Amino acid sequence: MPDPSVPVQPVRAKLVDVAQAAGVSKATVSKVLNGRDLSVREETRQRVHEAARTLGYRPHSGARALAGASTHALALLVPALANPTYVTIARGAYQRARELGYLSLLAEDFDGQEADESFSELVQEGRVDGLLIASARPGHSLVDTVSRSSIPHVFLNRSVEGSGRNVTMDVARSSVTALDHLHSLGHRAIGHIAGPPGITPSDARKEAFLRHAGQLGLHAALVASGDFTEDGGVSATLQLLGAAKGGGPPPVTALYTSSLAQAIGAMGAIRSLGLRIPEDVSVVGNDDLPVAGHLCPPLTTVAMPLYDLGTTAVDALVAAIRGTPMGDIVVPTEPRLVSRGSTTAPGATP
Amino acid sequence: MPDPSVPVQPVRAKLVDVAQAAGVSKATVSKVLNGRDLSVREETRQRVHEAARTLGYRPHSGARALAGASTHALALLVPALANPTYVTIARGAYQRARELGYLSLLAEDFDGQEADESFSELVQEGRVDGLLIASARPGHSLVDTVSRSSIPHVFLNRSVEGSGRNVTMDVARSSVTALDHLHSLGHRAIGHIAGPPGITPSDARKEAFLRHAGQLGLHAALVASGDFTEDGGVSATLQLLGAAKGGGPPPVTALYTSSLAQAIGAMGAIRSLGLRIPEDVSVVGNDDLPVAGHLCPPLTTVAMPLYDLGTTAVDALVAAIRGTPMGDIVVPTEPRLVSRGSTTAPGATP
DNA sequence: TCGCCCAAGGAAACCGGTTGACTGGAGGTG
DNA sequence: CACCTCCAGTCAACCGGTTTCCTTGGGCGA
Repeated sequence: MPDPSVPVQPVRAKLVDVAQAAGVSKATVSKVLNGRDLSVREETRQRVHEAARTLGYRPHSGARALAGASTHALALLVPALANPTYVTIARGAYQRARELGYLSLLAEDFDGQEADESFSELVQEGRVDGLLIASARPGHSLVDTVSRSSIPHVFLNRSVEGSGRNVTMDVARSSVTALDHLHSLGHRAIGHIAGPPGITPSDARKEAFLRHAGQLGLHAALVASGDFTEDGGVSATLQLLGAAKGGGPPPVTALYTSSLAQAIGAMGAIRSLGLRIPEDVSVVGNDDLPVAGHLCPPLTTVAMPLYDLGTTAVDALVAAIRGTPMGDIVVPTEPRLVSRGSTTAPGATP
Repeated sequence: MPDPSVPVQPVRAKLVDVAQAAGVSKATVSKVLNGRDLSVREETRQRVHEAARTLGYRPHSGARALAGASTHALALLVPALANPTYVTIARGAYQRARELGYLSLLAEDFDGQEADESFSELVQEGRVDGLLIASARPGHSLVDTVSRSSIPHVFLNRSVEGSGRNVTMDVARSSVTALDHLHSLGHRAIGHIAGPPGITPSDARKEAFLRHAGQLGLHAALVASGDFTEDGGVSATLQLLGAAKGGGPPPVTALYTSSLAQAIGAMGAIRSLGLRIPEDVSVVGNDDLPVAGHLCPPLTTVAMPLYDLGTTAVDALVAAIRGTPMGDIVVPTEPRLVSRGSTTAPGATP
């Protein structure tokens, strides 16, 4: 039981309280605190800020939203929270939003209409000022809904062509980085495990892989698709290396995967075929998260600027909310190769 | 460019619009839609619902909150989103909240005061009706703030003694389950890698480990602490197995870790000492997430009801918001052993 | 027939901000 | 000296719901 001598509810200070304390009107306080009106004397401004501070004033978000101002909240929709990649993006977005004075809501797209609906509701209910959409797919009804509405929004990681609202990473570059690494080690037959077809980063990575493989003049450049999960990596790997079952040499000496989870699945599958990593097959994954360094062997990855993607997208969205017209943006941070034990020269001995 | 013949803004229907369409007053609509007033004829009730549906009416959350009603939103504070354990809990909470008509905000505690502040702000700003706190630590200022306030809240996974608001899992049972498994395989010297001291589930798991080890009459039951991360697992493992460096047999033949990440770190560390898994050292981790099955070797784990923890906590919180007094709750789902390749009899040959 | 009560629903006061129209007075101008 | 301008703020209407009383009409008992 709390001490009754202490006020249980420190009675939230309201705008009118601040006004009274500073000896001005509500209107003036509102203007000062929102930095909106320049025709207020410096001294008055000070008094208002002082009063607000000592009273611990916090504007009531509902009242604000109601009065037609902004809610100071954004919403981020990601395809799957189980995927640490999206979580990293979300963390970047969350942090940057905070820095800009926005609250960010995180929602997961459960592949059903549900998330779509609930996401639209956030807007309808006037809970948020803008949307960050990381799960756009062609035909996703949300994309339609949102583009014919006037609510500020940004597509994140997955792009909607012609929207002029895409914030992406240089995924093509990640394929080049991975291929260059493997090529310089001497690999000439390389396989790529792509993500599900139809998803922007997945397709872009695959195309860049094939293009650059051509430029390098590889003997073989095979591709198989799978979900971004461990299981997706397993099945795609078995597809690519299936021929090896007969005991012959694997058709490729290295694999480059589209996600970290796929790489983990791939490593298991490679071993289940009786092959060694990296002596028989080298593996490069995408997205450098802590777990990569603790696998057996430690996984070589291409580190993508996931966190930066989140921050950049929020910057763009907030700019859009404030009225600046935006265009497509590519996060400037370049993919970076993190070399570990899962890659070596083909045919190397342990 | 959107088709101009389609209204760009489908002009949100307001309460008054619904009232007009149904031929009643705002008051009546409000009562009907909130199921609050019984003195409305069934026929009128129908008309109101009908009108609301055809107009696609969505109440403005800000207006609602302002008028003194609830915001229909909860907030969940977790220690680290990078930890998939908490993400799983969050997903459960999110889903259940949705089912109950609540929106749930997810926030990460960055160990600084920041999250604390921003979490309190959520309340001050009238954005949420209740709090789910999964990062309570002794001395955490939020615990203080929140207990002397009158806002409904629940402590989740980590308990605050005497609060009568704790929702936890049977972590003691998880230690027993793991120990029984290892004991039945023949292990008599077992090590435990605990989480950071001072955190409820970490301490509880450790105590239960020592207690049950005593009951089983083990020759050795060693404990080392580390963060819930991979690195935490590495350092704790080196501490426990350090003696093995001399070439002698390891002081324990099995390790039981407090988190999945620790187990991954432990496996790497065991290998770096030149020991084999599971022949030299068996490993059991906590929390069964997809990645566990794809490690090398696949990891035996104790599956904890993380998702259920999230749903149960939301149930409890919503009940509290609605005025039902609550007490401490333990999620009824029992920890379950998932046996994989990382455990075998001690001294087994490959 | 009168009076009373209750069911069904309406009028209006709020909730706490924001915003554009408006005002009192100081200073400049012809 | 009358008039205009501009500065520094104030007034009051609104945003879209919720909730507290209040009205109204009809049924029923005496």
